[in-house]
Amino acid sequence: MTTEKRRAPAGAAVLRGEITSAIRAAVMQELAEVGYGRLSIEAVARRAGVSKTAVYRRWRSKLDLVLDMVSAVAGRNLPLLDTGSLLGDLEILLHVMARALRHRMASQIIPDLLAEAARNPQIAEKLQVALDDYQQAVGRILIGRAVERGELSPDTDRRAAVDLIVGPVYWRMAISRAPLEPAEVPRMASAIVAALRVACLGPVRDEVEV
Amino acid sequence: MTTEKRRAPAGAAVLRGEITSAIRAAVMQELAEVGYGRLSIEAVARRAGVSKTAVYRRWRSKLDLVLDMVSAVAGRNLPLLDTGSLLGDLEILLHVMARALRHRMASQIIPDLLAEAARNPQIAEKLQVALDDYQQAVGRILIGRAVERGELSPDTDRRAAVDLIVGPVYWRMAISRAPLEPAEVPRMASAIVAALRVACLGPVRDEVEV
DNA sequence: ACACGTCGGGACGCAACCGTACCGTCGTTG
DNA sequence: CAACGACGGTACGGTTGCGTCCCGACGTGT
Repeated sequence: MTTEKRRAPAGAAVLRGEITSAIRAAVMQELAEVGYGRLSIEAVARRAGVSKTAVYRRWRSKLDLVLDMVSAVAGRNLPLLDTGSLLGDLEILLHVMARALRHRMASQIIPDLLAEAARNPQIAEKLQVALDDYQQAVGRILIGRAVERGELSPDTDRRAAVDLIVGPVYWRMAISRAPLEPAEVPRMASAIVAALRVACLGPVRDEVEV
Repeated sequence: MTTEKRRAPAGAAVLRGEITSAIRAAVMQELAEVGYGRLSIEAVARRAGVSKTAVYRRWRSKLDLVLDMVSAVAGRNLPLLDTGSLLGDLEILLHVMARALRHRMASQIIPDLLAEAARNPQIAEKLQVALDDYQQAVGRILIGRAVERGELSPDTDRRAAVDLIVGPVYWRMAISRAPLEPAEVPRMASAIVAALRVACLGPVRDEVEV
């Protein structure tokens, strides 16, 4: 048996990181320009100035490639400082979201992948996880703190609260595609605070009459 | 010159409406399943049980086809009865939106086309018009009535108000893809009313200091 | 009853992309 | 210093869709 032990890959026989990142960048750009549906490996390789084989060596398929990108980007958790009040925290979050969605990259790729997720189970799962993480983070941090401070009732429905917080900004920037001036943020934040106070009435209890 | 006068098309020489609507239906289904990016005329014709030529005779290209569909669907204006209060009107609107977005057709096609609009000027324009109509209708009807009733300040920023109203439902159903129970609507509605009252403080006046 | 003219359907050439197989290159390891 | 082994690039067959052309079918108006 010559199955002794295979020497570890070395020399030129190792993936070149520069090429990998060139491909990653190309994918993002291509994703923004044509979307997942029309994304082609050929175009990615062309744009990255790299051979198709280089791509296939790293990812088995288009799906693999995109799933990997999603994990990478979605991994980062948002750092939200504690300003001492729900209103302040909210303003920060809105600014962060608005800032992110102002970039063409985000405002094009995110809606596209979300739409694709509606019909691709693999992407849906990956994205759902990332989205849930995000929402839970917002819920835990913003709402959690507010509850601790006594600004909101402990009964506050996290999911409904997150909808009220995130929905308006996303709609404005990603759907309506109208700019959200930084000057508008405080007003929107205070409006949301008012909404959350009312939503504090707790979860709906229609079928909990036992 | 034999350019006397051309007889109007007659007999079998006229578009058959049944086929036209079969194509329309096929486009909607195809759009829901694979999205605009991967929509192919061939698949549409196949699904409609019709020849490709039948499609090309009616629409010059894939873009034409979809633009036409958008106009047709977006044309209908939403009938919102006047319940006598902002809260009541809001509940109706939320129910209507939730009902619409519960259908797979809407919840898949709308986000897909919106994403596509981000990179296709033609679709963007058509969709923007439809969206603006929708938002203005919501603004005019809901907010307008509330202002007349004295429930909201006349200074209320329509755009911001619409964001607060429509954002949460859309986020919940089209992005987060979690069901919105009818029982939750009243609570969400009252939360939004609270938000609108605060937003009533009027448009941001930072640069209007003349 | 006839002729008109457009209809639907199938076939064609063209272009893009997929995924794979092969080939010469190159740097590390023994 | 020599050989190993995975690298990047080119070339290939197969598939799919686009847009067009030609054909026989068909129903109305003269």
